[in-house]
Amino acid sequence: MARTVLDRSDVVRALAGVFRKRGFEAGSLSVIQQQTGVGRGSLYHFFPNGKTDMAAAVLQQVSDWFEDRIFTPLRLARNAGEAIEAMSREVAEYFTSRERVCLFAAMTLGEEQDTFADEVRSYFTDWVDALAAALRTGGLPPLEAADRAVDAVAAIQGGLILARAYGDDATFLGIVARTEQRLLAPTQ
Amino acid sequence: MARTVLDRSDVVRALAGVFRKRGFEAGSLSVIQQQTGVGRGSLYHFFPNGKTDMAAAVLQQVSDWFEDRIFTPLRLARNAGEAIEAMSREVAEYFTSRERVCLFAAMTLGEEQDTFADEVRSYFTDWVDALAAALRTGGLPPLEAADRAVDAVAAIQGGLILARAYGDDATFLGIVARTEQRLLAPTQ
DNA sequence: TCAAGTCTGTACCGAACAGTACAGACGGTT
DNA sequence: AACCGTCTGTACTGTTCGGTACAGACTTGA
Repeated sequence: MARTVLDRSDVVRALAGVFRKRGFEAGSLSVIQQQTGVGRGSLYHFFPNGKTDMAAAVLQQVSDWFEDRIFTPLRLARNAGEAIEAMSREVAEYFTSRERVCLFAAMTLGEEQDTFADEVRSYFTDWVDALAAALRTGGLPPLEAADRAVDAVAAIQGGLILARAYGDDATFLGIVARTEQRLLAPTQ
Repeated sequence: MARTVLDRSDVVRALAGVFRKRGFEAGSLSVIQQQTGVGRGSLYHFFPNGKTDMAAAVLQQVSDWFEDRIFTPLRLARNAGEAIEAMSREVAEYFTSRERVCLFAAMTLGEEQDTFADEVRSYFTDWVDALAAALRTGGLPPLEAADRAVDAVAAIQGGLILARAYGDDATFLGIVARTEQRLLAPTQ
């Protein structure tokens, strides 16, 4: 019977796609099965605890990506300006190529809220803290850096909502660009 | 059998609460029934087309509230500064007393995305346009006004995400306050 | 060649789902 | 007091859900 053999990370990637399009609740096993070609058997082989495991794996993968491509570079930045420009570039490309959906933001709604509350909080605090660190490296006083970092992450997340509402990337890209400008602006 | 008699707007209010807490998909009829005390019979009496009607009614009520309390005042403002301060105040109070959830933003996720795409787009464009109008009244050039309006709405919506992620209102209130400052700042 | 372990398709389970049918209860009108 | 339209509780439908069981197919190593 067994035909196509996949490894776990392929399945996680496919799951992420389904969850972005349909949401965690509505991403039913039948939909996953027909959308990804991965059967029930394989799914429960890779994720013995079912949908909770699947959600956890997807979030972990997203978290790893951001840690690697966004947070760590920001923390280790020697040139704050370049690091922030890089963040804008990476974030814009990441979300425009992924249905304009941040799965961690989606996790702040509905019932699943409680299940992954810690992971969600960590994702956002890590982002804000890493960005604030880069801003301090760039010479901003700590409180100003913290405020700007929070505002920037909020602007990006809100930009994703507007992008989905408008069905267009331009608004989101404009928001990201202006957010970058505000981050790089000198203290007044 | 009939015991408690409710009118439609009571039911809509109760529905909004359930949808904010659980989401549209997960807000099942059984949950609605036991959470609101409204039985299946009444529900399908008020909303013959089931959950779609319920969602539409809830969104309409939210839309009416914003039109009345936020959009119209912004459009008719003679003193832009006061209108924007009023918006901040109203928005902060509205969302902090409603689970920090914007139902229109929630509608940009999952399957329901398509069903109410027009209503969602209108909500956000109305908000952005009304705010931009107030900013023009305050003396900002049209393009600058438009950019600031988009950025402000995005910041507020992103602020709600952070508020839910952190489980605290302070971050959201800080974002709203700084957003107001940026809206009121003179052109540079 | 063959045994062990890994992976996959399918049939199945009870539970929960949205929606329907309908009888009975209530409030207003006459 | 009788009536009618509005409202409500309950029993029921077919469907879909997440999850389980398990046999068969494939890979691997000896």
